[in-house]
Amino acid sequence: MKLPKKIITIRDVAKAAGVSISTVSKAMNGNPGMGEETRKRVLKAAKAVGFRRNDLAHALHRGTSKTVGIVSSDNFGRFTMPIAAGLEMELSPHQISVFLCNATDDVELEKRHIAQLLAKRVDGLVFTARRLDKRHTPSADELGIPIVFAFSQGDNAEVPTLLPDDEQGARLAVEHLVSLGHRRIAHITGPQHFEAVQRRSAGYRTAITKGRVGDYGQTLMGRWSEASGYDMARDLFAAGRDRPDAIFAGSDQIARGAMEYLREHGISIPQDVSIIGFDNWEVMAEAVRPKLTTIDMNLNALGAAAGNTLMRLMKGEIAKGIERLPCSLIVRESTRSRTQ
Amino acid sequence: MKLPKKIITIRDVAKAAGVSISTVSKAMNGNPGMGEETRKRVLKAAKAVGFRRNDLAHALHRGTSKTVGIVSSDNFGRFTMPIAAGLEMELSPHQISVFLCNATDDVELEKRHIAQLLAKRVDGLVFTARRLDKRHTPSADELGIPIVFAFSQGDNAEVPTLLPDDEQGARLAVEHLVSLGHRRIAHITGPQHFEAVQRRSAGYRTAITKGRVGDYGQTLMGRWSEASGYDMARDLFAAGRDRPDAIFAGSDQIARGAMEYLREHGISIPQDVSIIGFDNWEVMAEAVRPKLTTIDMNLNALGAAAGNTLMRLMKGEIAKGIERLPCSLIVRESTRSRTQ
DNA sequence: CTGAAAGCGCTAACAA
DNA sequence: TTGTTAGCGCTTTCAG
Repeated sequence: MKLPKKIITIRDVAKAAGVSISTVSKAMNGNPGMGEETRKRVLKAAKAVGFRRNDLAHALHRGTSKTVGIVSSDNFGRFTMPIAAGLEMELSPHQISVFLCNATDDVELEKRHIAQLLAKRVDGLVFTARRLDKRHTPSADELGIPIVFAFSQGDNAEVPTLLPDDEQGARLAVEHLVSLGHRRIAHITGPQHFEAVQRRSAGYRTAITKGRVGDYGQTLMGRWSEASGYDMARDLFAAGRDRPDAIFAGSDQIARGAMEYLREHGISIPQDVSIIGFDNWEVMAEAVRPKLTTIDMNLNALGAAAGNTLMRLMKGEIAKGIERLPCSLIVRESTRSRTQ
Repeated sequence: MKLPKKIITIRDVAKAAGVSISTVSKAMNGNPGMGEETRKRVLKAAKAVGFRRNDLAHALHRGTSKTVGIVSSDNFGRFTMPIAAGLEMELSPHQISVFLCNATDDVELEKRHIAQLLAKRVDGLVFTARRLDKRHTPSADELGIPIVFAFSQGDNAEVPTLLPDDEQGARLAVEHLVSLGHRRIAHITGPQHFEAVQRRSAGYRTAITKGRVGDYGQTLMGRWSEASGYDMARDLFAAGRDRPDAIFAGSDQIARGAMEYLREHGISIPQDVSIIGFDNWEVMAEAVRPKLTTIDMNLNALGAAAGNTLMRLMKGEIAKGIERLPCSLIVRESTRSRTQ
């Protein structure tokens, strides 16, 4: 049973259709300048014998393999997934496939992986979800193929980079809160050294100002964890005065931690205080009660955009620099119009 | 700046080393029967001119592309990623790369994707995380290349299939509880029609029996959600009598829901009741307080095993049927020896 | 409009 | 031990 299935070549089609090899090739590629009838016949013959072009041979000749690689360094975690899926979704209609490539923070390993992809003649590379430690990333020139960054940055400002618009997302969150009538909006978030933290914080401040919500404003920075969210909520409320009437959390996890604190202390959501998260990590946001209103970074779209940019690059168009993609607001149950 | 980087062929190396093309080829492939000195020279020349073999040409000739595809239908969700990562980790040392391929439950799309992979001449395919609706999956014979299932099953019992050993995992959980001195262990889990639910439930019963823990035993089936876990915990405890002293939950989410109920009702974990989950979804298990003891399905290892099986298949060895890989116990803080 | 022939970059007999 | 040659399956001038 292990007989290697006979592989059908263009030659077989030619024989079946009674034409030459080159004619078949033309027919397959929709090449103009040939009898409509012949083409039909060839196509039918091809179908009949079950021909499927060998992309390897095709690529060898054309010099383009219709494949790209996505290299991540976080073991394909929560953020990489939707990006990879979006990338694949964008590219696959164009017959281009994506190679998975994970280099767990090991620079040497990453180099080897990239070499492997290069040997496979990928037409492009997207780097994603890498630590922000600015490790050196080979440039498109060194590599000889276009590259793009998605959801992470390299040390080279020239390379096209797709990032979520954290600031806009934060504004969205706060504007939502403001529109609901909240006036004392606090912000609890992750560690300061994250660029996302800074941008979201900036967006928060902008929206507070623009909303003419007075001068109340507090940004607490902690860690990206529920425990930290809990602690920050304590800091916010334990004082007893100057309490917020709404919280904008820098992540859904932080929001969840805060919600826990509030519940433990008899502060009800959204009656007493509204809370909004960031990430729209569905399994988290849908699981809490009340369900969490939050900001979605549209990572799927970001992956797709990366694919799109890569394709443009591959066509020879130029693109460079950072592009920020809008976040969206997902309203659930944890925010409500301020009563009274 | 967009000049297509000159591509270095074996020819260039030959010229540089002053030997023939075939000699270079031999040298590169570690082919025996050639002067050690010549080989050195060739290798050095290759490095010098920056040669990297074109795997496409190589594959075209050899008939094997050193690539495999992984096709999932769940948009690369939480379970797929560790599997994909494990697969890649296992394969990449052998120079084989993995194509990502997502077919969101659309059968036609899936067909097209597979055709695309076939055209790229992948050497094998792994199917993962597909709905259990037994949709037809093409056989290895139809495809002409080996396939394996990982974390999901096809409609063909012959194809090699890697699954976590749910039953053993459940036993592990219950044995842990028993060894801690618990005697009234309840099981709350997902919908009955999941095979995993049935197997875990069976493992639960076996362990209860083996543990000589008396005839206490309750299995409640609900949904895979926190809300459902909460409800089932209520059903368990609201009765007022016949309460369990430990809970084995079918998923970490369910466990978390149950913990919520217990906490709300002043039942403390692990002092009053121990609770153990299933999945070791770290971000979930580590986030709750107390941190959740749980069962890990070792999905990474499962992905690696799938890669291994595939490689054996590709070598012509035969393998078939279901193989179940052991789960492991991750002890955290939600289980404790029964005091008294 | 169709076919013959020359490769894409590499490997594997076969000669030398 | 090394070089020559004939392809892998496909595309693309260039003649016919």
